[in-house]
This record gives sequence, structure tokens and C-alpha cells, in this order.
Amino acid sequence: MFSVDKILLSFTVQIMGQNATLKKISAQLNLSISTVSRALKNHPDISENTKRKVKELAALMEYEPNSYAINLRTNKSRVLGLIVPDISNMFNDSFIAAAETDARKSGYSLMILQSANDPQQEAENLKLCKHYRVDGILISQSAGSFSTELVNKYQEAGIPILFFDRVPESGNFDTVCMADEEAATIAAHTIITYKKKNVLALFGDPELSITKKRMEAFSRILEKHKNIETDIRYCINSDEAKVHTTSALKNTRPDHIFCMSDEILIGVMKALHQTKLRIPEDISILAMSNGFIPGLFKPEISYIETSGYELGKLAMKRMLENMDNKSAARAILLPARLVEGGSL
Amino acid sequence: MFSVDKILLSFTVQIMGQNATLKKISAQLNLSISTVSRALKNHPDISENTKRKVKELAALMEYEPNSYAINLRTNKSRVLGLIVPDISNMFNDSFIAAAETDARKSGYSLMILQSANDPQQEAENLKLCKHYRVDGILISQSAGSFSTELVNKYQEAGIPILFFDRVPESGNFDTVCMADEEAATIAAHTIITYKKKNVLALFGDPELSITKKRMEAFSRILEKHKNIETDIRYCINSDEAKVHTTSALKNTRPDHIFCMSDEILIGVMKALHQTKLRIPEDISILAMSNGFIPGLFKPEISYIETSGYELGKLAMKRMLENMDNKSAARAILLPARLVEGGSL
DNA sequence: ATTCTGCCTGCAAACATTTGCGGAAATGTT
DNA sequence: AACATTTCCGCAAATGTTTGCAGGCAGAAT
Repeated sequence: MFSVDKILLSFTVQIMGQNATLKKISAQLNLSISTVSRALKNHPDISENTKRKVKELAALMEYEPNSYAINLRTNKSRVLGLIVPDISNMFNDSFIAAAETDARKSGYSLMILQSANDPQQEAENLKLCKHYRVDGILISQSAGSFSTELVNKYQEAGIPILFFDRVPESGNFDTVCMADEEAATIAAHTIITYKKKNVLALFGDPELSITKKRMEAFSRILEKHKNIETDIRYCINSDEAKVHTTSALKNTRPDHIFCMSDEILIGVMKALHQTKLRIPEDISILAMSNGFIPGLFKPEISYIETSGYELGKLAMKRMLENMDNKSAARAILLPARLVEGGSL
Repeated sequence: MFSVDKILLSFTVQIMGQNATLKKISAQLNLSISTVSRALKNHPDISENTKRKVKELAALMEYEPNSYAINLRTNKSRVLGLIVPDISNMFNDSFIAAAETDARKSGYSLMILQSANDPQQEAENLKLCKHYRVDGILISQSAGSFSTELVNKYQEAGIPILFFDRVPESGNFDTVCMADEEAATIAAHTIITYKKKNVLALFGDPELSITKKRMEAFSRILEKHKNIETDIRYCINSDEAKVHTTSALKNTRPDHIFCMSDEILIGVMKALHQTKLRIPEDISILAMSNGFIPGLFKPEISYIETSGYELGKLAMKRMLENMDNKSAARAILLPARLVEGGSL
């Protein structure tokens, strides 16, 4: 009789195709939906015998709970939204990689949205997150972002939101980012230590708080040293950095170039490649980076480490904590350190 | 009376907090849920007057349809799963960036999962996609993947699945990848054209079909030229490429190095940086790449273009087509071309 | 024989939405 | 005035799951 059962079952299973539900299982076994549900959840009310039968059939039918239904009931999705200006960026991609790895360990998945450095699209992305009803949002702002009001509203609505890397300048938000002041301070002191006299300092988009923080800390130190000439310029991309470098090399003839980011470093190196200048004999370089790009050059470029990977881990840890019990907003900093290549 | 209404409304809205539903709207207006639903959808059965009232209140309450409920009803989520061995990879991140951009244009979002080059985790990721009930899956296989059976099952269950870049060697699947044979053939012919005599050719993980395809086409051409010495080696990462290069430079003294990927190119360049060899005078280089890494060196490295960005666009286009009306499995190739830097 | 346990199971509501069907009221037609 | 038509709206079922409550039934205790 048992074998007949099995044959019948497998037959019916084939008929039913791929989408097992509690209802279908219950129909097969002449049980109610609730009993099947409880059986699968090892509820003490259900006899061992029933549990066994239910579980067997469920396995046979490859039953999988319908997440849509569960989401609807629980009002949760176990999905986190991740908003970045751009995915294909040395920093962001390692951040995402780390975040995804740690999210999955806690049973969360990542929904990724790019803002293309467009404030409009950033706002749309936030709305998309709301629409998908994600359980939390990690966001790195675009330059010119105006979405802090939206963020405020969503936070009040109970969606945990965490800013990383590119964080708002003001407001009571949870943030995780590099210790920008510290990093810039280290950079400035390094330049002083190496007795540089004529520094070209290239920073990123001046609208970003990350740029402001780094620039202010950097120049605060160097201003005190009157014997050091400092030329600060802003470049919103690699090409601008290259142009600025080329023009500076013609005019002020710096003996050192500081690059706030990988992107800028790349532009600088492309400009230097068009000259005969030797590093570090004729000109020295210091960057802020996760270390990947600096390692490609000869000599390897010295850099202040800003690890997207580490930041990703830190941010996800904080986010997951916040999901459980929401604590007060906090600004977390990832300490910086100097990694010496051969460019100083 | 109207203003009183409004005041009452705004008061109640505040009470109700952030989660407007059809039911709550209908309660406010003494209408049925169905009427409200239809009003918001401009159903002709509903009077203009009612529609106006409903829409006003919905806007006021910031009503947003509950996607969980809609997913449950429609059995769709407008989310696509994207499985890659690793996100932080020059190729994959530009692929993802392009795919995300084009997906959003069609109203889809991307759920990203990393397999960490672990077949086990790749299988888990597929199951996760099933669990989340994504509308489609884009996947780049890990080395040693065993999940084609799973893919088969899911496809039969009606989930469109598309392989990209790292595709299975056999089976009736939808694939989008580089024209690997063509690219490798171009590489081989280029080497012949430049009259190289002693070639070190470095390939990636020999378990991957992408490696096999490239290697076979490459050596098929070069085998015909008896006067060209070809040393083929496999390296699963940058460091191995560096080691192989260093050892080859000591022994066989190649006059050319071919690199199957960016990762390998990086290892090669690190090895070369430790020598006095000049490019291209002492040794020439040819790589396969999207062009970003080759552009960082001096001279810029010549490469056969493999654009993650283009591939992402192509793959998403194919996937979206497939969502509408499933056509027969097809293998799509992205044509290759040589981009000359100064390393030949 | 009756009541009391404890064990097992099912009913029904809830989550939010969509939609076929039917019904009431208002308007138009003869 | 009787009937047909149009306009507007609500009921209820369906999607799949979870869970408080209640009920049936067995055996045990009185």
C-alpha cells in the first residue's frame, strides 16, 4: 500500500507541475492547510506521523514557501536596498562585494540601484526602495543630492537608512565613512615630513562633503607651513585631473602631487606618462585609495588606505544591528593608515 | 465645508502614520475598497467626481500600492537575479552597471548575488533566486560549476535564465558572451603579423569554458606556424601570472606575452616592473580587456576589446526580450576588435 | 456514566490587492 | 407609467501563508 501511495503521489506531482503550495499538499493528504503549515514548522500540536507524511510529500513536490505571501503577511522582505552613484568604481564595487557577503550571512539579499551621479535619479531610487518595501537602505550620495528630506521621511516611517562613504554634511543620520579628516591630516603630515615645497593637491567634486572634509583638514595643516606652496584644484573626473596636472607641470612645476582618489590618481599618472619626469626623483605622489590602482604603477604609489571592503563590512554590521533594535544615529569612522609604496 | 474636510483629513492622516492602504482610504471616504482601487486605476465605471476625491486623498496620504500584495496576485516581482563569481572585478562591475541601467529602463531591478567562485554557493544562489521568485536570472558561472541541472529545472519551471561571459560548455541554454574564438584568433594573427617568435601565452582557470575556447582558437592558429615558439600556461589569479612571467623571463626569454584577461595582465606587468625590460622594444604585450587597465600603463597596452559594458547591454536586451515571449535558446556573441596601444 | 485531561486537527481571519458579477439608482424612451 | 439603458458602486473570491481559537476524540479519573 505504501508503494502504491508513492506511485500515485509521483504521478500527481508530475501533473501538478512546479508550483507546490500548502493547499496542494493538503489536498493530496486530505489535511487542512493549517495542519500542513504547522507540520512543516514542527509545531508541537502535530503528531510525528503526520509531520513525517507532510514533510515527505513536501520534499517530493519540492515545496517552497511563497515569499510573496510571507512578505505580505510579515511586511518584511529580507532585502536591503543599496544605492550608489555608480557600481563600476573601484571603491564601490569592493564595498558592494563585502556588503553582499555579510548580508547573505544574515539571510539578507541586496537590491542594487545606481544613481548615475544624478540627484533626480537618486531620489527615484529611494522611492524604488520604498516601493519594493526593502527592510533597510544603504546609500552613498550623489553630488548635489537633495534627498535628505526623503530620507528623513522614510526613517520616520521606520525604514533604517545608513549613509556610507558619501554622507550628508548635516542632519541626524547614521553614517559610516572613512576618517576623512584623519586621512587628510596624515597626508598633509606625510608631505611635510618628506619636506616637499611645492604641492599640487587635487580634490574631487567640491559639492561632496567627502571632498570638503578632506580638503579642509588637508589645508588646515599645510596653511601653518608658510614655506610650502600649495595649489589646490578640484576635478570631477579623471580627465580633468589629467588636464590640471599637465597645466600645473608647465607652470608651477610642483615637486609633489596629492590625489584625493583613485580616479584622480589615474588622471595624474596619465599626464605624467606623457612627460619624462621620474617618480619619486623628480616628483613624488601620494594618493588616497584602496590600494589596487596604486599597486599597478612602477614604482607603486604610496597611499592612505581607504578600503571599500572594510567599509562595506562595517556598514553592513551597523545596518544589521540597526535592524534588530534601532539605536540612536551614530557617525562611525573607519581609521586611516599610510601604506608606503615607492612614490615618496 | 471643503476646508473642514481637508483639516479633518490631514488630522486623520497624521494619526494613521505612514502606511496608507486601499482599505484605509476607503474607510475615510465611505467607499468600498474596490471602488478606491478602480478609481486610482481610472476605471470607466467610476465617476470623475469620485476619482478626484480618491486621488486627492491618496496623494495626501501618500498611498503607494503594496508590492508584496501585487507580487502575490500577479506572481511577478519585476526583479531579476544576477549571479556572478565576484562583484569586485573590472569586467563584472561594468557588466552589472550596464545591466542595471538597462533593466531599470524597463522597470526591473537587480538582485545581486556573489558565488565567490564556489560551485556550492552558486547553487545556493540559484535557490535563493527561486526563493525570491525573481522574474529571470542572469548568471556567470563559477569554475567547477555543477548547477546546469538546477538551471534546467528552473527553466522548465518557466524562469528565463541567461548565461553570460562564463557560460556552460554544453546544453541548450541562452548565452551571451564574447566572440572568444574570434578574439583569440585576432590575437594570434596579430602576434604573427608582428613577427613574434617566442610567445608566452597566459590563460585563466583551465576549468572554465571561456579559457578553453580562447586557448584552443589561439593555439590552433599558432600551431600552424612552426617558426613561432609558444609557451602556454594557466594561472588562476594575478599572483600566479606574476610567478609564471618571472620564471619564463629567466628561462625562455619570450619576446611577447599574451594575457587572456586583465587579471593576468596585472600580474604580468608587476613582474615586468621588476625588470629593466622595455615595452615594446624588448618585449611586447597583448591582452584581452575592456581597456581600462591597459590604459593605465606606459605605454598603453594593446588589447582585444572585451567590453563588460557592451556585454551587459546585450545580455539585458536579450533577457528582456525573453521575458515577453520566450524564444528558442540562442548563443549570442559580442564581436571582438583590436585596440592598439603602444605595446606591440 | 460522567467529567477531565491531553492530543491532534480544522475554521476563519488577517495581510493588500484585483476583478467578474450583480445590483441600485438615475436617466432616457416609448 | 412602464420599461430599457446607463452610471456608479459593492460583494466576494482569489493569490499563499500564519495563527488564535475551538472542537473532536481518545483514554483516564471520579
